Amino acid sequence: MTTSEENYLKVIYHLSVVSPKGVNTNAIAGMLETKASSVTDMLKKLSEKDLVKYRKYQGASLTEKGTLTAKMIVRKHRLWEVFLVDKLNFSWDEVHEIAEELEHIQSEKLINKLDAFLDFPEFDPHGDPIPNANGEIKKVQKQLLIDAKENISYKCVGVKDSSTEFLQYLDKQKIALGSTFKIIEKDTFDDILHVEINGIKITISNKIATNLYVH
Amino acid sequence: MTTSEENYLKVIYHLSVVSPKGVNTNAIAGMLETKASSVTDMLKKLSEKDLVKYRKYQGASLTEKGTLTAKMIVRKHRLWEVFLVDKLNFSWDEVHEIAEELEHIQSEKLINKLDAFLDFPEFDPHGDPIPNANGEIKKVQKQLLIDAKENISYKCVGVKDSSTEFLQYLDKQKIALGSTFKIIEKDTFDDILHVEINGIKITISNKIATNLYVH
DNA sequence: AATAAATTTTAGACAAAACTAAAAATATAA
DNA sequence: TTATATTTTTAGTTTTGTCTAAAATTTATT
Repeated sequence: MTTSEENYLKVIYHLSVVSPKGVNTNAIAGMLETKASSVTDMLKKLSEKDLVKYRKYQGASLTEKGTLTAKMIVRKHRLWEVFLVDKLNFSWDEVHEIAEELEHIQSEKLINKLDAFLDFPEFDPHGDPIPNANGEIKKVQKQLLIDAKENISYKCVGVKDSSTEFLQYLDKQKIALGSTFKIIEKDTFDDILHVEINGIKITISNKIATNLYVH
Repeated sequence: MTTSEENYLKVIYHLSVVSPKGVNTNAIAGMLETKASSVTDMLKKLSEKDLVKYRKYQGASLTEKGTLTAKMIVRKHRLWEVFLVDKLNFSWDEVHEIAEELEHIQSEKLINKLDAFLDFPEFDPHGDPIPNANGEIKKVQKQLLIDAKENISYKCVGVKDSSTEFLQYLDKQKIALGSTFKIIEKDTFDDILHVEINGIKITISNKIATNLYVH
């Protein structure tokens, strides 16, 4: 399995959440910053290997084998992110790129030993669930802050956008996983929310509230 | 810098210890399990990049830039080996292959944080020195057990051969870095040594003794 | 020193993964 | 329901790193 093939599987896996019927060639190309023609070539190849179900012009979806392979890549990515943050003291906005490389290291024994060393974490530093060695993923109830009710206490359990810029903004606002949220008032005209974060009242934009998961 | 380029630099670096005047094309090909013609191609490429000094038919040597690059790859390889053994409880015969992959992860920050996490180790699990962030290598006095004197106490400080088979043999004989050695008698006719390891008398072959460093 | 043997380089080809441009199929709109 | 726009595929090319086979160079031998 090449790094390129793995990257395609991972992207199809992530896009399948919103397009379970079949992921568009262009969507894959966009995520991988490549051209549609390159994607078509690779889909044929992955289809040959029984990792992807592909019918011309109809988009792609993962086979069972492809799904498990993709989950193992996601597992590796997220475990390495935990390692980088918990053990090497990286901040949560720095780890994605490095984990993009580490996720392609090929040793099942390594990843299972890493898992044990990290004490079998269930979530990565951005709140995303880590598949276990069998590919099982712990489902957790969560909703976007924007959809939360007023005057009820929530806890921040994840981010939807995990770009460097967004994560650094959250750091600046002292918002982290585990922070307590309470919506004081939603200003529907202004597209602004008045919230209490860890007991401190601040104002945040709708944009922020649509990218924070709470529970 | 591609993985392939890095592997060539690393091999030239290691071979330069015995052939400082210039490493043979065939020697490089042998180490990388490739063909001489492929090596020639790559030497031209690395020469273009000012990493290798290359004159047709005259072999290759590293430039200053190439040497530093190679040392950083060796640094990464050996630090990851320490991580695998000390933190993930791999045995010393399992780590080389995995480190061959990990050494190509491209982040200086990562490797320096890993170095700190491991408490700035000076030697890898096979007793080989780890270049520091500036490429400086701690020189340590050592000699092969075969060249050691009789009735003097030595400590095992490294292995010359670090193949799985040899390392597993050492495990079976309860020989590890730090073990105490004393040669009782060299049987020159028999090519056998009578030694005391950690206080226990055993007999070992010359082959073993030419692959163990002591001090 | 001439010849044989070994090593190294060149020339040309191939596979993987990307690209461009054109053709084909599908989706959208008048 | 045509016509138009968009998406996807095909065909052919490029780049990287490899290969084989042949030519060139160096080393070894008589």
